[in-house]
Amino acid sequence: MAAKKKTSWSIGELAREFDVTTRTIRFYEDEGLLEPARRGQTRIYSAADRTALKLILRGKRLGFSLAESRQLIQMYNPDANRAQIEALLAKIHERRAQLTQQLRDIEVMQLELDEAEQRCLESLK
Amino acid sequence: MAAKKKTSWSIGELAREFDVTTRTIRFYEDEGLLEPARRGQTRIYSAADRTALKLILRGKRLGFSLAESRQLIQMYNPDANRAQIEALLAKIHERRAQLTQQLRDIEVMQLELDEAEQRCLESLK
DNA sequence: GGGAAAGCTTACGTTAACGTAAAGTTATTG
DNA sequence: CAATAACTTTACGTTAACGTAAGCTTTCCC
Repeated sequence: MAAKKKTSWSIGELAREFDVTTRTIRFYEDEGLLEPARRGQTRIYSAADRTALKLILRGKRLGFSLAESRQLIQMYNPDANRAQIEALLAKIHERRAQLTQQLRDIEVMQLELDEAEQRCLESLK
Repeated sequence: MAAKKKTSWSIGELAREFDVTTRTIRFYEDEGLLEPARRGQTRIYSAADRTALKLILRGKRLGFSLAESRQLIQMYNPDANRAQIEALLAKIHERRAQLTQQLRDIEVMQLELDEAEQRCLESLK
Protein backbone atom coordinates (compact mmCIF):
# COMPACT_ATOMS: atom_id res chain seq x y z
CA MET A 1 0.00 0.00 0.00
CA ALA A 2 1.33 3.41 -0.91
CA ALA A 3 1.28 5.80 2.03
CA LYS A 4 -1.69 8.10 1.64
CA LYS A 5 -0.56 11.71 1.59
CA LYS A 6 -2.56 14.02 3.77
CA THR A 7 -4.30 16.60 1.65
CA SER A 8 -6.37 18.55 4.15
CA TRP A 9 -5.92 19.82 7.68
CA SER A 10 -8.00 21.24 10.49
CA ILE A 11 -7.07 24.51 12.10
CA GLY A 12 -5.94 22.72 15.22
CA GLU A 13 -3.63 20.41 13.33
CA LEU A 14 -1.91 23.33 11.64
CA ALA A 15 -1.69 25.21 14.90
CA ARG A 16 0.08 22.31 16.56
CA GLU A 17 2.35 21.58 13.63
CA PHE A 18 3.60 25.15 13.31
CA ASP A 19 3.31 26.13 16.95
CA VAL A 20 0.96 29.04 16.55
CA THR A 21 -2.49 29.65 18.01
CA THR A 22 -5.70 29.11 16.10
CA ARG A 23 -6.37 32.79 16.63
CA THR A 24 -3.26 33.57 14.65
CA ILE A 25 -4.34 31.35 11.78
CA ARG A 26 -7.79 32.91 11.67
CA PHE A 27 -6.18 36.33 11.80
CA TYR A 28 -4.12 35.52 8.72
CA GLU A 29 -7.33 34.61 6.95
CA ASP A 30 -8.91 37.92 7.95
CA GLU A 31 -5.88 39.58 6.45
CA GLY A 32 -6.39 37.69 3.21
CA LEU A 33 -3.31 35.50 3.51
CA LEU A 34 -5.17 32.21 3.75
CA GLU A 35 -8.34 31.05 2.05
CA PRO A 36 -9.42 27.77 3.60
CA ALA A 37 -12.44 25.87 2.29
CA ARG A 38 -15.39 25.23 4.57
CA ARG A 39 -17.39 22.22 5.53
CA GLY A 40 -20.34 23.88 7.18
CA GLN A 41 -18.72 26.41 9.46
CA THR A 42 -15.53 24.50 9.91
CA ARG A 43 -12.40 25.53 8.06
CA ILE A 44 -10.54 22.99 5.95
CA TYR A 45 -7.02 23.82 4.92
CA SER A 46 -5.47 22.59 1.68
CA ALA A 47 -1.83 21.89 0.88
CA ALA A 48 -1.69 25.36 -0.69
CA ASP A 49 -2.88 26.95 2.55
CA ARG A 50 -0.31 24.97 4.41
CA THR A 51 2.42 26.17 2.08
CA ALA A 52 1.25 29.75 2.45
CA LEU A 53 1.35 29.44 6.22
CA LYS A 54 4.86 28.04 6.08
CA LEU A 55 5.84 30.98 3.93
CA ILE A 56 4.32 33.50 6.31
CA LEU A 57 6.15 32.04 9.28
CA ARG A 58 9.43 31.89 7.46
CA GLY A 59 8.89 35.51 6.56
CA LYS A 60 8.23 36.33 10.18
CA ARG A 61 11.52 34.80 11.23
CA LEU A 62 13.19 37.18 8.81
CA GLY A 63 11.27 40.16 10.12
CA PHE A 64 8.83 40.45 7.22
CA SER A 65 5.51 42.14 7.78
CA LEU A 66 2.34 40.35 6.82
CA ALA A 67 1.95 42.79 3.94
CA GLU A 68 5.30 41.64 2.62
CA SER A 69 4.38 38.00 3.07
CA ARG A 70 1.17 38.67 1.23
CA GLN A 71 3.27 39.71 -1.73
CA LEU A 72 5.38 36.60 -1.44
CA ILE A 73 2.25 34.48 -1.56
CA GLN A 74 1.07 36.31 -4.63
CA MET A 75 4.30 35.34 -6.33
CA TYR A 76 3.06 31.77 -6.12
CA ASN A 77 -0.02 32.54 -8.18
CA PRO A 78 0.70 33.26 -11.81
CA ASP A 79 -2.86 34.54 -12.31
CA ALA A 80 -2.03 38.02 -13.41
CA ASN A 81 -1.84 40.20 -16.48
CA ARG A 82 1.29 41.65 -17.98
CA ALA A 83 1.40 44.79 -15.85
CA GLN A 84 0.84 42.83 -12.67
CA ILE A 85 3.52 40.35 -13.57
CA GLU A 86 6.02 43.06 -14.23
CA ALA A 87 5.14 44.54 -10.86
CA LEU A 88 5.75 41.11 -9.37
CA LEU A 89 9.14 40.92 -11.01
CA ALA A 90 10.03 44.26 -9.50
CA LYS A 91 9.00 43.05 -6.06
CA ILE A 92 11.03 39.90 -6.51
CA HIS A 93 14.10 42.00 -7.17
CA GLU A 94 13.38 44.13 -4.11
CA ARG A 95 13.11 41.07 -1.91
CA ARG A 96 16.30 39.66 -3.29
CA ALA A 97 18.11 42.89 -2.53
CA GLN A 98 16.77 42.79 1.00
CA LEU A 99 17.85 39.18 1.47
CA THR A 100 21.33 40.09 0.27
CA GLN A 101 21.49 42.89 2.81
CA GLN A 102 20.32 40.51 5.50
CA LEU A 103 23.05 38.08 4.58
CA ARG A 104 25.62 40.83 5.06
CA ASP A 105 24.04 41.79 8.37
CA ILE A 106 24.13 38.23 9.57
CA GLU A 107 27.79 37.85 8.69
CA VAL A 108 28.73 40.98 10.58
CA MET A 109 26.61 40.00 13.53
CA GLN A 110 28.14 36.54 13.67
CA LEU A 111 31.58 38.07 13.85
CA GLU A 112 30.45 40.39 16.58
CA LEU A 113 28.99 37.51 18.53
CA ASP A 114 32.31 35.71 18.20
CA GLU A 115 34.12 38.70 19.63
CA ALA A 116 31.58 39.14 22.40
CA GLU A 117 31.98 35.50 23.31
CA GLN A 118 35.75 35.92 23.44
CA ARG A 119 35.47 38.89 25.75
CA CYS A 120 33.10 36.96 27.99
CA LEU A 121 35.39 33.97 28.15
CA GLU A 122 38.35 36.26 28.84
CA SER A 123 36.63 37.94 31.74
CA LEU A 124 35.78 34.59 33.26
CA LYS A 125 39.45 33.82 33.78
CA MET B 1 47.99 67.11 8.44
CA ALA B 2 46.40 63.95 9.70
CA ALA B 3 42.66 63.86 9.04
CA LYS B 4 40.87 64.61 12.27
CA LYS B 5 38.51 61.81 13.18
CA LYS B 6 35.11 62.92 14.27
CA THR B 7 34.48 61.88 17.84
CA SER B 8 31.11 63.41 18.60
CA TRP B 9 27.85 63.92 16.75
CA SER B 10 24.66 65.89 17.09
CA ILE B 11 21.31 64.16 16.95
CA GLY B 12 20.65 65.63 13.54
CA GLU B 13 23.90 64.37 12.11
CA LEU B 14 23.17 60.83 13.24
CA ALA B 15 19.61 61.06 11.97
CA ARG B 16 20.81 62.03 8.52
CA GLU B 17 23.62 59.52 8.42
CA PHE B 18 21.41 56.57 9.33
CA ASP B 19 18.22 57.81 7.77
CA VAL B 20 16.06 57.80 10.87
CA THR B 21 14.20 60.62 12.59
CA THR B 22 15.47 62.43 15.66
CA ARG B 23 12.35 61.18 17.40
CA THR B 24 13.53 57.64 16.83
CA ILE B 25 16.95 58.38 18.29
CA ARG B 26 15.44 59.99 21.37
CA PHE B 27 13.08 57.07 21.69
CA TYR B 28 16.01 54.67 21.79
CA GLU B 29 17.45 56.74 24.59
CA ASP B 30 14.17 56.54 26.52
CA GLU B 31 14.38 52.81 26.10
CA GLY B 32 17.87 52.79 27.56
CA LEU B 33 19.66 51.83 24.35
CA LEU B 34 21.64 55.05 24.03
CA GLU B 35 23.20 57.27 26.67
CA PRO B 36 24.42 60.46 25.04
CA ALA B 37 26.28 63.11 27.00
CA ARG B 38 24.86 66.60 27.33
CA ARG B 39 26.14 70.07 26.76
CA GLY B 40 23.47 72.08 28.47
CA GLN B 41 20.30 70.50 27.19
CA THR B 42 21.73 69.38 23.94
CA ARG B 43 22.64 65.76 23.39
CA ILE B 44 26.13 64.85 22.28
CA TYR B 45 26.71 61.40 20.90
CA SER B 46 29.99 59.53 21.24
CA ALA B 47 31.50 56.90 18.99
CA ALA B 48 30.06 54.28 21.34
CA ASP B 49 26.56 55.69 20.92
CA ARG B 50 27.08 55.68 17.20
CA THR B 51 28.13 52.05 17.28
CA ALA B 52 25.14 51.15 19.39
CA LEU B 53 22.83 52.87 16.95
CA LYS B 54 24.39 50.99 14.07
CA LEU B 55 23.84 47.79 15.97
CA ILE B 56 20.20 48.58 16.67
CA LEU B 57 19.49 49.31 13.03
CA ARG B 58 21.26 46.21 11.83
CA GLY B 59 19.18 44.28 14.31
CA LYS B 60 16.05 45.90 12.95
CA ARG B 61 16.87 44.78 9.44
CA LEU B 62 16.99 41.25 10.79
CA GLY B 63 13.69 41.63 12.60
CA PHE B 64 15.12 41.98 16.09
CA SER B 65 13.09 43.75 18.72
CA LEU B 66 14.62 46.59 20.68
CA ALA B 67 14.74 44.32 23.70
CA GLU B 68 16.91 41.92 21.74
CA SER B 69 19.12 44.72 20.51
CA ARG B 70 19.47 45.90 24.07
CA GLN B 71 20.98 42.55 24.87
CA LEU B 72 23.30 42.80 21.91
CA ILE B 73 24.52 46.14 23.18
CA GLN B 74 25.10 44.71 26.62
CA MET B 75 27.38 42.15 25.03
CA TYR B 76 29.65 45.04 24.20
CA ASN B 77 30.07 45.99 27.83
CA PRO B 78 32.07 43.54 29.87
CA ASP B 79 30.96 45.23 33.10
CA ALA B 80 29.29 42.28 34.70
CA ASN B 81 29.82 39.65 37.36
CA ARG B 82 30.19 35.96 36.79
CA ALA B 83 26.49 35.11 36.79
CA GLN B 84 25.69 37.93 34.41
CA ILE B 85 28.47 36.93 32.07
CA GLU B 86 27.26 33.39 31.94
CA ALA B 87 23.80 34.69 31.17
CA LEU B 88 25.38 36.71 28.39
CA LEU B 89 27.08 33.64 27.01
CA ALA B 90 23.75 31.86 26.94
CA LYS B 91 22.17 34.74 25.05
CA ILE B 92 25.04 34.74 22.60
CA HIS B 93 24.34 31.11 21.82
CA GLU B 94 20.66 31.82 21.41
CA ARG B 95 21.35 34.61 18.95
CA ARG B 96 23.73 32.45 17.01
CA ALA B 97 21.12 29.74 16.73
CA GLN B 98 18.64 32.28 15.47
CA LEU B 99 21.08 33.62 12.91
CA THR B 100 21.67 30.10 11.69
CA GLN B 101 17.96 29.58 11.26
CA GLN B 102 17.72 32.86 9.42
CA LEU B 103 20.46 31.77 7.07
CA ARG B 104 18.48 28.66 6.24
CA ASP B 105 15.35 30.73 5.75
CA ILE B 106 17.15 33.07 3.42
CA GLU B 107 18.50 30.24 1.32
CA VAL B 108 15.07 28.71 0.92
CA MET B 109 13.52 32.05 0.15
CA GLN B 110 16.14 32.84 -2.45
CA LEU B 111 15.36 29.59 -4.23
CA GLU B 112 11.68 30.38 -4.10
CA LEU B 113 12.28 33.80 -5.54
CA ASP B 114 14.25 32.21 -8.34
CA GLU B 115 11.34 29.92 -9.13
CA ALA B 116 8.83 32.73 -8.89
CA GLU B 117 10.91 34.76 -11.29
CA GLN B 118 11.03 31.87 -13.72
CA ARG B 119 7.27 31.50 -13.64
CA CYS B 120 6.86 35.22 -14.22
CA LEU B 121 9.24 35.20 -17.16
CA GLU B 122 7.50 32.15 -18.58
CA SER B 123 4.10 33.75 -18.44
CA LEU B 124 5.41 36.81 -20.21
CA LYS B 125 6.13 34.81 -23.34
C1' DG C 1 -26.30 10.07 25.19
C1' DG C 2 -23.83 13.15 27.82
C1' DG C 3 -19.77 15.63 28.75
C1' DA C 4 -15.34 17.08 27.12
C1' DA C 5 -12.82 18.79 23.19
C1' DA C 6 -12.60 21.39 19.17
C1' DG C 7 -14.57 24.66 16.38
C1' DC C 8 -17.06 29.13 15.46
C1' DT C 9 -18.10 34.48 15.74
C1' DT C 10 -17.81 38.94 17.80
C1' DA C 11 -15.52 42.27 20.15
C1' DC C 12 -12.66 44.65 23.13
C1' DG C 13 -7.62 44.78 25.00
C1' DT C 14 -2.55 44.98 24.56
C1' DT C 15 2.30 45.89 23.20
C1' DA C 16 6.02 47.69 20.41
C1' DA C 17 7.84 51.27 17.96
C1' DC C 18 7.56 55.06 16.77
C1' DG C 19 4.57 59.58 14.49
C1' DT C 20 2.78 63.99 15.20
C1' DA C 21 1.87 68.25 17.34
C1' DA C 22 2.55 72.06 20.43
C1' DA C 23 5.31 75.26 22.66
C1' DG C 24 9.42 76.68 24.18
C1' DT C 25 14.92 77.38 24.08
C1' DT C 26 19.52 77.73 21.89
C1' DA C 27 22.63 78.22 17.61
C1' DT C 28 23.79 79.87 13.38
C1' DT C 29 24.11 82.96 9.73
C1' DG C 30 23.24 86.54 6.09
C1' DC D 1 20.51 91.54 15.16
C1' DA D 2 16.80 89.33 13.44
C1' DA D 3 15.14 85.34 11.42
C1' DT D 4 15.48 80.72 10.66
C1' DA D 5 17.23 76.36 11.62
C1' DA D 6 18.22 72.95 15.08
C1' DC D 7 17.42 71.51 19.43
C1' DT D 8 14.49 70.57 23.63
C1' DT D 9 10.33 68.50 26.53
C1' DT D 10 5.69 66.78 27.09
C1' DA D 11 1.99 64.34 25.63
C1' DC D 12 -1.42 62.25 22.98
C1' DG D 13 -2.14 59.34 18.53
C1' DT D 14 -1.37 55.37 15.46
C1' DT D 15 -0.48 50.78 13.35
C1' DA D 16 0.57 45.90 13.24
C1' DA D 17 -0.13 41.60 15.04
C1' DC D 18 -2.11 39.24 17.59
C1' DG D 19 -4.23 37.98 22.95
C1' DT D 20 -8.13 37.22 25.65
C1' DA D 21 -12.79 36.53 26.85
C1' DA D 22 -17.62 35.43 26.24
C1' DG D 23 -21.07 32.78 24.46
C1' DC D 24 -22.64 29.47 21.13
C1' DT D 25 -22.46 25.11 18.07
C1' DT D 26 -20.52 20.84 16.44
C1' DT D 27 -17.83 16.67 16.92
C1' DC D 28 -15.77 13.03 19.26
C1' DC D 29 -15.40 9.47 22.69
C1' DC D 30 -16.64 6.12 26.28
